[in-house]
Amino acid sequence: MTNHAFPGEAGTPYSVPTKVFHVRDYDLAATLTSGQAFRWQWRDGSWVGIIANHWVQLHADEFSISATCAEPISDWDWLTKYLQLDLDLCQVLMTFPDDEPMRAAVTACRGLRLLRQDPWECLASFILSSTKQIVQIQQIIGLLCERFGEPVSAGTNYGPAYTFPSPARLARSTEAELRACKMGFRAPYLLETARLLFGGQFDLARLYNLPVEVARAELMNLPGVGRKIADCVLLFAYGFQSAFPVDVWVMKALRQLYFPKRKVKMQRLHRFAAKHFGTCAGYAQQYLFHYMRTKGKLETRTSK
DNA sequence: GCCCAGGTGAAGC
DNA sequence: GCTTCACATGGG
Repeated sequence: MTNHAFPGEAGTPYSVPTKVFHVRDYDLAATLTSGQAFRWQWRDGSWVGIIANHWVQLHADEFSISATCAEPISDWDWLTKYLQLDLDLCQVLMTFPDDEPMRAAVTACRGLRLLRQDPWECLASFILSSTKQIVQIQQIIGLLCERFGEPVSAGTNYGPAYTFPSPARLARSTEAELRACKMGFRAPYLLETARLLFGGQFDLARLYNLPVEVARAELMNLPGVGRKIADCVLLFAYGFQSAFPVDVWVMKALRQLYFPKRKVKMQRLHRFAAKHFGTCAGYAQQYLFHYMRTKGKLETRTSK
């Protein structure tokens, strides 16, 4: 469905609340639940979320994703970019190493994609992610948005919806208010980072044009941001394809699949990842992560 | 009760 | 330099 000029309004894009995108090899459910983004909810056969200040409902079938917003939209570039709809997944998969673990991961996770998120929301979300399960991260972020986000209009019969709170809004919150969102010891990290951004001492927009190593080092200057969280932001928000976040699941995957029965330290895993997984190492990482998290369930389901 | 979760920073060797 | 520990909170 392409944009048509509205009769009588030549040159004006035709604003509609719904648009259909033709896709192939796009597993929307896997993508939205694979621990990259934490605000998507499954409701009545669709995925509902908020991207910037757009409430959006996504419905996927085998060859398309249809998007419905609460208000008419003339320019859908924000969604195309967020979902990375122009990416040719085959080109990415071709860069993966041809070994048994990656073949298994690609087979198990066909259609898994990387999103391209807003750097601030991604950074704040992953500051809140440390030693938390994904469901709990979702809960914390849900509370944070309810209490500090701006309301946006949602579809009828859906509850109130909120933006992700700005650095400015969080900068004038208190640690106690943030702790009340169940984020525990992460509260001072988030508060201090929000204040650094709001005060202009740190500029997230500047990182786009930096070499990945420099951008990583910059992010790691922020409180509560170490190598792993920095790599998540580099990969999920800035699109640095070489960023390779190593969390407990990926560490388990690398040790089990590539270094069985050997004690391997983190630094060695990073060096191995950097040379083994190719130019889209971050993408490969997401396949390993999702594969490790889902294969147990698949095995128990199929063995019954 | 126990161990674990998309870790980090500080203290101790 | 490297290893160990505290840090909140909830799920299994």
